[in-house]
Amino acid sequence: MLSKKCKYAIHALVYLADRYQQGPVHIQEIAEAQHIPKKFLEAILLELRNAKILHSKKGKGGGYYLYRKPQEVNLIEIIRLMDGAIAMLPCVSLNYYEPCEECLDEKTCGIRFAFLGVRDETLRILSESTLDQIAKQEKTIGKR
Amino acid sequence: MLSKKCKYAIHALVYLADRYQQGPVHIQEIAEAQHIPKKFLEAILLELRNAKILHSKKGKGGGYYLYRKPQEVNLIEIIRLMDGAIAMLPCVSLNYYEPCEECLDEKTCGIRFAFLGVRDETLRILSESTLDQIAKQEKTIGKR
DNA sequence: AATAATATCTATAATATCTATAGACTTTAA
DNA sequence: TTAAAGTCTATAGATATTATAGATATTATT
Repeated sequence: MLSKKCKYAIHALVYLADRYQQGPVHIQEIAEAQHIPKKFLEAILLELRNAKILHSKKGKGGGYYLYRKPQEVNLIEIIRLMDGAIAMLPCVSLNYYEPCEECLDEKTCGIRFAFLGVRDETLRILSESTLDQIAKQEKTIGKR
Repeated sequence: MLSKKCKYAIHALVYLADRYQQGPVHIQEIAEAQHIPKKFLEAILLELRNAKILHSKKGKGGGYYLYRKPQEVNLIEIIRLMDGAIAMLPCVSLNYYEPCEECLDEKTCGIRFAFLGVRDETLRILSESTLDQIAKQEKTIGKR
């Protein structure tokens, strides 16, 4: 399961994708609109800023805004940043690989294969899911 | 990521699948062979027994053994039992559904779709992965 | 009947992680 | 100069995970 932190991040980013190129949005507004504890959101946005997904402007009239185009930020990147590995086993993770402590021998471990498949499919699906695509989807559904 | 508990469960079950219909295997042996803390393993096996995946025989000469055929126990069932939901979001889970607290309105939430896809693919792949299949795979690899 | 080997049950300790909050500080526009 | 923002450091509280201890019940064997 995704952590709350990660879900908050996704919601905040989709919110900012909706306001792309409309100037900085301040934390308070995002927090209220998305029902996210403000102080928690602060830490999250800061992390997204350090990862060059967001930019910020300090001082009066300041706030956060997307650094990249909404179609260039996908769920994979957000999840990795907030929660770490996508894979269900460390020995099968691309970005957070670690040998499985529980595995006696990775080479002959029959468990990994299924999880390799899951990882690949997950990457495929979530990397196609961008902020742009999510935001558009919400608008389409809203109209039905 | 799967919990250690879940990984221990999978390893123990694959071990028992290898010994299918060869009489009870005692906890101590599984713990040593798979490097699992014995007391922790006790709790895990008990849970698997309550879920009718394992059976046990008490007293001298007792131990644990598979209750069902190795081809009738898949990874989905084990993961659900040990770690809960397969899905990455509660609002997209079949067995552990809960409305997303973070979602303002599930009907118009554009985030769910991608995770629905991930859930379906994960279920598909992991339900095809049975103890029998894993054990066979290990033997095949071992021979190479 | 006694003994030893085993699973079962209850409790709890030790860690780790997640979620949330407080408060002082810095920057900027007006 | 002031008010409105983000930034930084610290920490509290809650929850979940991992591991262990010890007493009890059951069974095969002698």
